[in-house]
Amino acid sequence: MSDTPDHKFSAPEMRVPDKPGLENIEARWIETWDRIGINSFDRSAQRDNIFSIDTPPPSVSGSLHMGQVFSYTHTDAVARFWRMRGKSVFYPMGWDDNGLPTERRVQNYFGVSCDPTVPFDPSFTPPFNGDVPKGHRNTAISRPNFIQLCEQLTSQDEKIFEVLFRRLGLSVDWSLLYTTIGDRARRTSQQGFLNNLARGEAYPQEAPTLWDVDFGTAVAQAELEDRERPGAYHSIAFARGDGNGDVIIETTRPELIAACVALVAHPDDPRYSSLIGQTVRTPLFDVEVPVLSHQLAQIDKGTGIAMVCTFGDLTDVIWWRELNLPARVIIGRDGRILADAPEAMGSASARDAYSQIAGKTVKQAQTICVDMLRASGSLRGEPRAITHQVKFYERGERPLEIVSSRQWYIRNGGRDYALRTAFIQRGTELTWHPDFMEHRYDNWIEGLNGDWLISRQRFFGVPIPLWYRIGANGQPDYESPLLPDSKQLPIDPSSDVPNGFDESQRGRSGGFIGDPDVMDTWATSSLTPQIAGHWIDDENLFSRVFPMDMRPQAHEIIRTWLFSTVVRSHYEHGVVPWRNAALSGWMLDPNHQKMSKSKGNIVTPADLFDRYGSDAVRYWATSARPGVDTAFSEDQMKVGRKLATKLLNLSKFVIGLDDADASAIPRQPIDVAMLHRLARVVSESTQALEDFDYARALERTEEFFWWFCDDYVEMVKTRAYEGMKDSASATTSLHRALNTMQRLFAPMLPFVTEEVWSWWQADSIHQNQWPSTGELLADIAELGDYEELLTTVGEVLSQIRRAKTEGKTSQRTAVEYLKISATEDQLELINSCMHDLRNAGGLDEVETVTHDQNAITVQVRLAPTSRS
RNA sequence: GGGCGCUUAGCUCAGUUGGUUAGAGCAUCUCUUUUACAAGGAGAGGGUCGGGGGUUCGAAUCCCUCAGCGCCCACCA
Repeated sequence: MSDTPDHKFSAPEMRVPDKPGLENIEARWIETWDRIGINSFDRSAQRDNIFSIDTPPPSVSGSLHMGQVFSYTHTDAVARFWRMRGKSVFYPMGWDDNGLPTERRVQNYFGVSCDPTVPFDPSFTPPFNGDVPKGHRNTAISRPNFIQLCEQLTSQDEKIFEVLFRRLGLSVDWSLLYTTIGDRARRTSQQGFLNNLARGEAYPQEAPTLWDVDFGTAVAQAELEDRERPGAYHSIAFARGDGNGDVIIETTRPELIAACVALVAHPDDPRYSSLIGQTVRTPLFDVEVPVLSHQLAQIDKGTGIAMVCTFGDLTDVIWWRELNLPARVIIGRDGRILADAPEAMGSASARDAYSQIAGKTVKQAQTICVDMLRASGSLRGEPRAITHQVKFYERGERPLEIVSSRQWYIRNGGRDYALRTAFIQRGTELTWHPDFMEHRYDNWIEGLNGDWLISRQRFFGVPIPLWYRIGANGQPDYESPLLPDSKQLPIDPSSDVPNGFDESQRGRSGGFIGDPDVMDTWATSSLTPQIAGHWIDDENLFSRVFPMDMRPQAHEIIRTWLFSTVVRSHYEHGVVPWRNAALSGWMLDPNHQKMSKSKGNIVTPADLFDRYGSDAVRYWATSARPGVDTAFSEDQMKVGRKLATKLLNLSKFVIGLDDADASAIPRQPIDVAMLHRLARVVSESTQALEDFDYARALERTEEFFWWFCDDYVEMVKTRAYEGMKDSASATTSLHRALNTMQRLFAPMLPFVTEEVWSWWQADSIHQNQWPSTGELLADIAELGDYEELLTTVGEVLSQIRRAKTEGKTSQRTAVEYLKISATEDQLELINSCMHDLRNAGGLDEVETVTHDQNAITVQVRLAPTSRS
């Protein structure tokens, strides 16, 4: 320690305060850590001496919430552990400001909206600054200008996040900060896409896709969620083409009859076998459609025969594709019924019926159709109300529709069995914490029903970096896109110009046009290891940190963030992007509900830091087992604060003892046994942390700590005071144990451990070596069964205490006479510690008796107490 | 419908290859304040370990089964 330069760590003068306290210790140590740079990543370190973390970039719209405090603390405990193990820890922070939440905030704050067709204005200033008047119609601005505003606005939030994360004690190297809409992220994202395109892993396709009619964009399977919605079964009669009566189908979407292209029944369903191959005519619209068979038709569902529409749900898409049906689309991208009726509707009455619903929303059209069906007699009985699961975009407000559109995809195994198997195999190359989380990964991949749709018809985000030639016919040539050079990235095809063209040719015949779409936010987030590790611009650094050691994240985004990162890394580097995936649980409110603003059960982190201290909040977070959903608990923070206070007081006591002979060797059995027990704790804690189980490490250390305070210290403190011949054994053992315990607690309680460390050591505890059993036990003798010794002596002490409590007297009361009955072996152990036992119990005369029973019995005669 | 997790004291939870009498914290009650700590300390009460069956000398722990809660996924005419 003496070789640490003084200028690096200027702890307050090494002394123990008279009245130690936890007030304001955070600010002092945050300042010191910053100054001496204890969290700085050492770029010269070799890969095997680096621990790298693919930190989840929090979305910075809004404020830090306790769920983030919860999970980020877990990662930090692991980071601090590895730093003490001598690793150079690559622990970056990123801000996720590329996405809808940021886009919305910028629109509302500045009164602007992004329009890629507007030219970039270098001298642009926003019309408003958070004071947008009601009724203002947003000013359309270019995408580069919009991105500037995003960066400007989010930087304010990011500052607040940084302050809170520092207060929490995250040992992030802030010089490694990135943002997901920043230049480097856009470059990485676009280069990654171009590489996927060059290798054939990304491809465009015109196909039916799930579509959010409010956002006006396609969405990916991973962004769907089911919601309970009221609906109704409608029994509807289709006239048979041969004139032999009706076929009754059941549907929840009668408004789609105009989009009906077939009926389908199961091939083994005898009720319809004679009908297969025949035709029927749709009610109202009088279109002739075939009756076909397909395995996916369910015999026991409805009437067993289903109406196929283009497109009502994903099964319709399968039928449409596999049965080679025509497309008869009636829903537009705005969620309204198209103005023009499908060509198949020939009759005037059909066209008239269609004109009733044209331009209406889906909901309005349904009401109208049901009325018309009822009037025409095609509706059999009344609609029967049900509730059913309907697919929504997770951020959307109306059910998804399916529209046909041209989109970009990345192959993820959803349409390729071999590839799917390869990705499941990649999952086995990761070590999962907890291990059962791997099932969710496998489960997701096995359920994929298509490739990953990455294009979005939005205006803000990382643009698809392509242009298309416009032919003489005025149509874009999508077959051979114009690519940018890697050096040009990031580009925005809406304002940048492809090589060999100039801006005047934009949108003209013989000229070019930019791809209008942006990429899904996950298409960029799936490259966080590459972004954080500077894949695009610092090959040397990237080779030192990638594949990363750890990906911490929440379990509900295994299907999105985790899986998509594996996909990109598989393609780009042929490896899994990390060695370990650490999945954190959710923080629940005290009633085990998911916390949410609408329930009003949100507590702000800053308030808790003020009331309990950062270490106490961290104690709550790190006492939750990895991956387990955990209730928010201020009680647990109180316990954490108690622990921190106790550590202050114990440290004050132990450091304050004379330790004249620093080279003294622990010799007394109780001292040696205590150190052996502690060595076991070191061993278990180390193992636990290597396995990402900070909670077990904390629990083991804490359990030992309280035993140490309550029993061991009570027994040896008199001897330590005395200055007798065995005093040195006690003081050196106390020092050694305290030194070790402080370091064991350091990853979870960084502030209080640094505080007490500073009272007697010259450097930062966080730059110290993690304790080892070797250093604890190197110079002390083997001891047979140290646990037997400690429990036996502990039992005697406990019985003496109980006698005093039952005698309703102070623990200080002397014991006139004590008779211990135990086996010969037990008495030998007890006698070896009798000196300490006498001190702790206030014993006078002691008699020992051997017996054969296993149980130790103790008779206690208390000295008379003088009550004044 | 498939998968995963959970179910242990009033509450929140430990209990890691099966092993004395199942533990901790909080809460409750009793006792205890001049030498590290009252934001302390010493103790007490409180549990048929979700139900049933099995394996074993021995099961909270392993197997089977049932139930409840939660999550992920699929289906959803």
